[in-house]
Amino acid sequence: MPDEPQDQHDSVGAWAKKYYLTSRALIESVLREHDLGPTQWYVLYQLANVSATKQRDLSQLLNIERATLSGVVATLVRKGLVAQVADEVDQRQRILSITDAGRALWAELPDPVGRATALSFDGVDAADLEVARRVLREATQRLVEHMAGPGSAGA
Amino acid sequence: MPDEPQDQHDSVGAWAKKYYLTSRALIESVLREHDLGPTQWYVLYQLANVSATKQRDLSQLLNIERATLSGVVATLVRKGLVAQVADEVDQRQRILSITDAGRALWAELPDPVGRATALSFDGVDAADLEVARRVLREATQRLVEHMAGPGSAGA
DNA sequence: GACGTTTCGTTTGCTACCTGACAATAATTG
DNA sequence: CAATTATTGTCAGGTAGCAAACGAAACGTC
Repeated sequence: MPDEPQDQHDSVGAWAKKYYLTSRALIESVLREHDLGPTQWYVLYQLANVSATKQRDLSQLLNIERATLSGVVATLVRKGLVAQVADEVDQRQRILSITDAGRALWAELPDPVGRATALSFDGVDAADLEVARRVLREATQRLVEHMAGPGSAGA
Repeated sequence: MPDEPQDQHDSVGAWAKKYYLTSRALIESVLREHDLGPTQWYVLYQLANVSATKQRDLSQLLNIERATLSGVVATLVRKGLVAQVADEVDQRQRILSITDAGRALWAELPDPVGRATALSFDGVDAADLEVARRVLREATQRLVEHMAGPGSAGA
């Protein structure tokens, strides 16, 4: 999505977008050197630092649709970084785990998210951060309520 | 891109992302009823409210890559909403203009961006908005400087 | 145990964004 | 003027997201 036309070009909303897209671009440029996308990185993060995880749970953890995760996992399996096996008990569910190759790759990966966050907010006044967080949280909440509520424009 | 794993799940960065994605979802759900994507809407906005525009200039205005715009324009041309003709003087450049059908459609479109912004921030304390805007602007600036600067990770 | 329902993952088809490579056209420069 | 370089748009390929539809498996209920 492009920037808003001039009008609201300097609003909180416009800057939230710009910030998000910029940090995303930074993260992606770092990960590109390792042929990974951000979502792939998150999956690896989860499997490497937490544990093997059911695909269904992972989609909730990452806040993405099953269908989307399905594709991401397929990519990681194709690259040999992740293994996907059916659960013994419930054959519908797939359990994801990191492979040796995946762990080897993970060991040499940077933490692009942590780096971007530090770069963005280290040294900023804590009270200001709190205000910014609250403004964005409340705005998001209003949007969510609006979508769930009246015309319920689906989404 | 999914949410960050728990750790930073409540940071300014995480909320900026959530806000952006939520407002985007709202905007898209409104535009979907008219079979338009947000980028298509912006192109129409520009052509309807400002003037015919060179494709090159438009990609800068909207902050998207030429290649991306190329596809969006192709879609709009296919729908008959936009006309694309080569510049008389410089045959490389394409000039975009809105068609009658495009203008007719535009007349009955809502302004989803304005609506989302109003919904998000109307009634919020002006000083808080200012703080939030400054925090995001400065963070974005730091990221941009970092990308342009040292390792110059391209992007 | 058989029939409907729910859950889970995949597939398909769409939008939208990126990069890298390419052809065509201009502009520059020897 | 010819050769190089820059600009513009497109195409190919990749990532990431969604919704809708589908099959397989599990569950519920009778």
